[in-house]
Amino acid sequence: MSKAEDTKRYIIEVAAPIFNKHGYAATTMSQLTKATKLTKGAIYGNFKNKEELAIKAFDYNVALLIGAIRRRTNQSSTALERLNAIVDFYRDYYSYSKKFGGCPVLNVGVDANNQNTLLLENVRKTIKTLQGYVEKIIEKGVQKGEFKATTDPKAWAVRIDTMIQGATFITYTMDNEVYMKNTMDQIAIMITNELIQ
Amino acid sequence: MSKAEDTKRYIIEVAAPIFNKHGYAATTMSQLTKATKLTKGAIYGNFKNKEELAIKAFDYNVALLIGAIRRRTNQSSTALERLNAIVDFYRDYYSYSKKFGGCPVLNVGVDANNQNTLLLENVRKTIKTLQGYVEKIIEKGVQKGEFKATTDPKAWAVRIDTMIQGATFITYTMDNEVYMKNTMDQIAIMITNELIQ
DNA sequence: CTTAGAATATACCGATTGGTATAATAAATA
DNA sequence: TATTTATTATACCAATCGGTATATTCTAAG
Repeated sequence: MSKAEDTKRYIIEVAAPIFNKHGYAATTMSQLTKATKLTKGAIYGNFKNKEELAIKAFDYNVALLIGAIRRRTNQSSTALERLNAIVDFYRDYYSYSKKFGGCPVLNVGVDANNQNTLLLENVRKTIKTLQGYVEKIIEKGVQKGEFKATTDPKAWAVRIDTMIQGATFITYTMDNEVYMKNTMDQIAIMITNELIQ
Repeated sequence: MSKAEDTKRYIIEVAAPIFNKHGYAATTMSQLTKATKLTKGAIYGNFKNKEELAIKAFDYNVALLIGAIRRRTNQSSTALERLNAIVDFYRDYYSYSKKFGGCPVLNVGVDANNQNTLLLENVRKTIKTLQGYVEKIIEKGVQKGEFKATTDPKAWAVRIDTMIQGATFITYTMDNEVYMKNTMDQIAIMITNELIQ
């Protein structure tokens, strides 16, 4: 890895939680130079502008998030266990996501709406990826006879994701993890009562 | 009403959707002077700073929202009908809320987090008000024997609100009303299957 | 050890930011 | 109608914005 690639990566790591926490417009280049202890020369030598850096920062956060989810689900084999692994992951999502400045999907999704087309497009892709991941788990569960044959995997994935997003929003806004925990309990009950064969 | 009070109200009306759409930091005073066709003198003569105006604008949006919900629910008498009136209201919430720049609760809730304490406090109050409103409807339904006696009105209110917020977020981010409609269908089914006596 | 090229620091740019002091005007009272 | 007061417009402020041209420093190949 060259010096510049190393610096580039370092800038993204530092910038990611700042962008995520404050949003695109409220994050200034001087905040980033101060936080990275680098100068504008270093930053603009590695990114063509603020927007490109913001996008890279978002992608970095998303990669962390998806990686964590994948690692958790891959420890299980059955569809039910894998689905519950996701629910358990989000049970601790408040403290987990706080480390990188909040939920990137929620924060950037709201922030980029009516503001930044490229960022918004990346958020949409991420939502599709996450919902698609859940969908495939459910699909497999149906195929293997774990879940009811009448199940609509896509609808279920959207349903679960919607509840997760809502819980994330309420939890962050009210600064109270109990909302997240309760919602995850409800999803678990839903799975038990309506999804399992 | 004095001239200033009239102007004050006019500025709030114009500023509200702009703040709601772009967020606090991304909204500039020159956008507001341009939109109102007034000068800084007029705006700063009626509001002590940008923050105060943003708060008044949020309160204005919330008053519109709560007023609309109240009007809808008050057309019904039974708890079930009143609850379904709220669900029906949110069924059309995408087009409704677009008029004033998106969902103020979601937008300002995310925007103000880690940014603006006063705005965040107002969002929290609003969430409590809305959830409290739903809670009381359910409470009445339990008392009148419409809903199961074992119902926890508060938990149910939070549950419904969480799903609404999640649906609002996904709908706006994906720019597709179908998410909202589907979530409202699910809430309606939930009410029928789990809440009704 | 020298030197070319990559990478970072410095100094600066015009534009815009939120905010204010004061001038001009409109409205209300006498 | 004259005059006081409330209200809005104008002109300006220092600070900061994102971004860039250039100087300096560092790194790696010869």
